[in-house]
Amino acid sequence: MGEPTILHADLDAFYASVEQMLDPSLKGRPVLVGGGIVLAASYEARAHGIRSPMPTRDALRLCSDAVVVHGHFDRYLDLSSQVMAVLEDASPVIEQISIDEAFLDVRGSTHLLGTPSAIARGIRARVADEVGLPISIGIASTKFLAKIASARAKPSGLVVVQHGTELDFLHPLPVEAMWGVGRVTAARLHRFGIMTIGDLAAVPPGAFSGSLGPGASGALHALSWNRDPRVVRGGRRAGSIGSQQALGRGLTDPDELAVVVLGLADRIGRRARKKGRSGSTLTLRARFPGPRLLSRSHTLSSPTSSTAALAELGGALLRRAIEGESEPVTLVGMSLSSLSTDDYLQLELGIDAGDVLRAGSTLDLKRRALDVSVDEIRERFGRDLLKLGSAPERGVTPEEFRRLAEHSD
DNA sequence: TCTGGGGTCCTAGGACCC
DNA sequence: TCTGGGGTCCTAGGACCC
Repeated sequence: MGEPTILHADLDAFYASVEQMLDPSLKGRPVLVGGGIVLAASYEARAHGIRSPMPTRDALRLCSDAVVVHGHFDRYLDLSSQVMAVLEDASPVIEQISIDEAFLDVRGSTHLLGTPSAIARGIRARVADEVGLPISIGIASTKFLAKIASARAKPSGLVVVQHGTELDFLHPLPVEAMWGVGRVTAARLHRFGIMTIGDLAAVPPGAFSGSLGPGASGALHALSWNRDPRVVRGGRRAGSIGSQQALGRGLTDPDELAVVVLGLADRIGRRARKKGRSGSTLTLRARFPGPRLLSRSHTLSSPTSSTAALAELGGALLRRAIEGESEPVTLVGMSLSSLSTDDYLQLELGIDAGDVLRAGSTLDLKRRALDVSVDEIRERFGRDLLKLGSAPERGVTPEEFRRLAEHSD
């Protein structure tokens, strides 16, 4: 049967490790990355009980000689891509799930690169040598178990859960170790005396339908037996683009809030245009003291990435959110979802081009360089061609394109 | 308990269509 | 006109993850 083939690779204390690499004088010292709160703590800092997210003030009380650094976020993104490139050499079936971790299925790579654990050792060595960062890897038969295994491998280790030993590994662990069990769910399970994953496995699947809902109850029970049908999915793209801003003690003035919304619309619009994507649903979230959370959303008839359009819609959602509110807003967030690619715009622009692809990509580069939104282009090129936009994922043949282009005249 | 900013996924009700 | 059931989309809220 051989070894299981699902790998979960997770960089150790990523932000803090990068800071220690960039500034060697920080090596071996407790490092905190963050401002008001700790975004990441080095292992030296964790030894003092410091965890993320914890207010920096409290962290310094636990360890007064910790070094606080503000993040170098551009470098984090850059180094993350370097690590992902190393992972891609090990298998094309790779699913990045955050800036510092990814799943791989190496089933198709073993004939070239050796056993999964040999592949994992190779990855760890390359990431250490070529990027300079420590990474931990878990190997198991499911994504769920590989993720738990990599957590047990930290710092800088490798854990393989061999076939047949899965439940011995899993059942003694606390329910909090499960991916998907947070504070609320753990507290609910504890009330029933469920402390370990083994405890959960011992009760019937629907036992907690009442408190967790039938879906979650059944899913957690299945996971407690390591039944996880999810496969490693390559080529996934983000489903939403969002931004939020905390407002300290809060704002009540609608004009001041409108400025915050404009700032969020600008950030989201820019990022969407840079990625060549547009979205049709905008969701605004507001937080009030308590804390009380509230959301308002609206779906447009066609996707947009225009700052002006997002700001206008965001403003309307904000007005609906604070209608009749007397308390200050302590946080505003907006997120653009139902994303489509802007490929169809490349076609719209390639009006007289025989080679749609080539012309399209040239024009799209121009569009991105100018930071022009989909809507602005739409205005310039008229509405009819936009009918292509109703099927943005579909792609269009040169013949279809020519017909539509003629029709638009 | 709150402190941040970026996400994913699930549920449930209502509208609407066939 | 009412009766039924199934499916999809939209909106709002909540839990969770890094």
